[in-house]
Amino acid sequence: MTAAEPEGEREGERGAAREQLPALAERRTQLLAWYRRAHRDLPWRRTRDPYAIWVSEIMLQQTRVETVLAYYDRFLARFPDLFALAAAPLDDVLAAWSGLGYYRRARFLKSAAELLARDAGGRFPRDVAAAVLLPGIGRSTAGAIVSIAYGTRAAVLDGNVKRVLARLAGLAELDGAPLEKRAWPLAEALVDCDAPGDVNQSLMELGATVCLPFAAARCEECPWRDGCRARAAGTVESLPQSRPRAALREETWLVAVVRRGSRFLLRRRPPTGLLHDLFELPAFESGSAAPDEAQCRRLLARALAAQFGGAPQIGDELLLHRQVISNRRVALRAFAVTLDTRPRPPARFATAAELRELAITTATRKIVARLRAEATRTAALSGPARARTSKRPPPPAAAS
DNA sequence: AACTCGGGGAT
DNA sequence: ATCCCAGAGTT
Repeated sequence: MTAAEPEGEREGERGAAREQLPALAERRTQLLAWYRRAHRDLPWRRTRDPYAIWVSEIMLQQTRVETVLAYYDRFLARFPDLFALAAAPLDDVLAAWSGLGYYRRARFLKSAAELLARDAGGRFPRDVAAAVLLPGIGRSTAGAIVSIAYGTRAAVLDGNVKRVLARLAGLAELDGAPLEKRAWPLAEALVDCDAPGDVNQSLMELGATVCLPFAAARCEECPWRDGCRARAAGTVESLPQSRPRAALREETWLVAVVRRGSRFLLRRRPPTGLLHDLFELPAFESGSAAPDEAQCRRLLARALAAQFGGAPQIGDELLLHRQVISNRRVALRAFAVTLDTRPRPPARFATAAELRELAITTATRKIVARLRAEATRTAALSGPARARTSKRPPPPAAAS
């Protein structure tokens, strides 16, 4: 379902929604009363600034509140308004986003800020139809921003709201287009009032804190416990009906740890595909799920030679880091490497301080942290004044 | 309609 | 291990 749907049709569906949900106004009142009593105090609920609310909604896409809390204030301090974001270098924006994931969100956010700064006097649109034209803003996010920031009557249908409405109305359709076709009209009917922003936030808050997935639902605390069709039918745990997801691909990435003093060599990832343009410890997909160690050394040497030239020397295997990245389960095998060439920009040796201020991948952040911890432990064991004497380093640490 | 795109926390 | 999260864009 798209935002371009004819208004007449949508109005008709909303009428049907009213029949499905009798006493809609009373339900809304119960919901808002619960929200005023039970809602969490979140930083983006302390502002009416459309830009700040926009930033929060983008960060919150597919991302939990607790995760966003660690980024939101810092991001706004660094990019306090739309013009600051529009004028900032993309690398700075990505650095502030580093660790949040779905980096396309940050690129879209900045590019939309540039658009609005140039063509709209820096003002975020007040209606859904204009907001959805901006990159990174779909129907749900558009509804959230304009309803919360301006009080525009626009609905939200994110994962939380979908679950709440599917249970409330007993919608058994498979998650995806079929369920959304039923749920959007309900969401639209509920925000057709004088407090659409609060209604939307109430629905999201209810889904995030009470109407939780599966058996985690806390129905006793729900303001809608008496009218909920799923609760009456005993189907709370099975709604919404989620569709099976694709299996994770298994991959092995070979990681080069090139040190210069306390600094680590970083390269910029290729300009397309996963984590594109972010900085990382040079990592190369092995093309095989479980290569043996000799294959790893050959592959890594060849990849490094192609990237940096010369004849890279592959030393000890230092650690194994496991991480799920997007739709892959990745085993990152890190090797100590010596290069006989001088890496050229944008590859660079980065200090600990620089690592904190660069747009680096989470895998790199975690691997560097483990290597530093290892170095600290080794130094403490052997003493500051003594050179390392053991010829044989400890075997690779177990997966984290 | 299926796939891409990150990372983390709860269960 | 599995699920899913204040989803959107591309194919």
